[in-house]
Amino acid sequence: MAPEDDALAALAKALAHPARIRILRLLLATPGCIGGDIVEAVGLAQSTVSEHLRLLRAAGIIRGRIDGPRICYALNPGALEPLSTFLGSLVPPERDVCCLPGAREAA
Amino acid sequence: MAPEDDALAALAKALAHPARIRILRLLLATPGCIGGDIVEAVGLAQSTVSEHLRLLRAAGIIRGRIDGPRICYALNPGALEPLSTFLGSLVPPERDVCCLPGAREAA
DNA sequence: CGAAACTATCGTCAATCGACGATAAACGAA
DNA sequence: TTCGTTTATCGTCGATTGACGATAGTTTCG
Repeated sequence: MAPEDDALAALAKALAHPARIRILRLLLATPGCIGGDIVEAVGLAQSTVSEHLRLLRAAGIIRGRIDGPRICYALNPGALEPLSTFLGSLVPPERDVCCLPGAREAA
Repeated sequence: MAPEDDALAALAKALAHPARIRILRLLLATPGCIGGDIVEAVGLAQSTVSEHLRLLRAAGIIRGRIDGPRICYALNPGALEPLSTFLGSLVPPERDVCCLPGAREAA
């Protein structure tokens, strides 16, 4: 069992909860960072949200920076890249639909 | 909490175990289908492997077709597409690295 | 130095997961 | 039909997860 299997599984595990998906969506939609607004957005207890944030942070998916009295959370793009690549190798026996519509090589 | 969050979390949950990642890798590397060879490849008890296969099947990630006395498992590309898309929206502030090297639009 | 606000940690509890052996079910071959 | 092979299901057990309230740190402001 390759160690990369464990790494991919760990990444997937960090995503394997609706609340954590929700949090990532929030961070994605938020230009800067957010702190305690996450709690009311997900509708769970503060301690529970803190635990979800801890898991995401432990997986390297988000990063927390101390910003005054609160903590500023932000996405850490690249942490999910191995998993994204793996999924990419699984799903796209699709043909030439690449990148986003409109994206194209530098003419 | 959007229901799509639950759907994505369910897909991630199906991937959140090294043995299941291993199984998907095996299916990816296997041209046709495989049945009981999976058991010895992952090195767990037959009942345990069967349970992992059941979870993957329940998530729609693999499909099992009865092939004589054995069962032929194969990847179900497209089932993971929502998760792949979501991850794609998270990771790639990358530039113009698209598709695989060598892949290019039909001339 | 307090007081207030925000976050992390602790302790607890029910629920789920992962693993196994044992057993049952389905199918082809003899 | 009977046997052997292959897969699924059952029952059990320990470990982990997810949730909460309560509590302890930090940092800013008064």
